[in-house]
Amino acid sequence: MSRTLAELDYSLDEVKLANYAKALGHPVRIQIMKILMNNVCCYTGDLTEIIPLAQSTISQHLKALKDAGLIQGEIMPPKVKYCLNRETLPVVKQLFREFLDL
Amino acid sequence: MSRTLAELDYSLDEVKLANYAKALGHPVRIQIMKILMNNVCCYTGDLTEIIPLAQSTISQHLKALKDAGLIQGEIMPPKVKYCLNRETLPVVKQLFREFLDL
DNA sequence: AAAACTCATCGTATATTTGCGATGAACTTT
DNA sequence: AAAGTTCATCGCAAATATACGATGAGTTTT
Repeated sequence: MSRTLAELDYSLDEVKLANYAKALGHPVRIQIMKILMNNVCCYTGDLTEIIPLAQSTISQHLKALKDAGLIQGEIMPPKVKYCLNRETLPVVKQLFREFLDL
Repeated sequence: MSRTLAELDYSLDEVKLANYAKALGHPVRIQIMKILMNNVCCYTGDLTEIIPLAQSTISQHLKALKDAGLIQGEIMPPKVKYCLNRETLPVVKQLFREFLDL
């Protein structure tokens, strides 16, 4: 049952970590994450006032972060409230901590 | 001299962090980094034996990591020895540590 | 000098990312 | 019911990323 590295290709954790890193691989998404880390939550409209990009573009970045599992959105009519994903965040932290030996 | 967030766009650190994250945003590059973190250094040829991709593709990923400042290559004829970039690594760690509050 | 070895780079094809404006869905207010 | 608000999604264009084989540069070995 032993497996060589060559057969492993990449482990699940490597794929997970790469996906999180990829989602963080854009300055706007880093900025959004920072805002959410400070303010706990915010609305899409708050971000469109802060970030000088089209609303549709910001929405796309939010979707990227959400698809990656980093944030979550909650509909609060007429707005949408975004928060950090409290379930996955510990996993994200742990993966980076392990990887970077922090 | 006060600046609003809107004028700031993104800070230098945000761009830096995003660039590092982007470079880590592929499973193969995570794998390469892990290998270098364990073995200290390795040759391109070692990687082509482990990773089931064309040599040119691996060379491209190495270039991406090098351009991002994560690794460095040293010519050791007839091979090229790659190591982690010991100068930037502490910066990388610090940026992630701060960002993720680790 | 020739052959062999290691690796980067080029050219190419395909896929993904990034940005925008326009539109539409869902809800609230008038 | 009509108008307004907030936001996601669509369609598009341009840029970037990913993978490959082929080629070439630089060394070493024969």
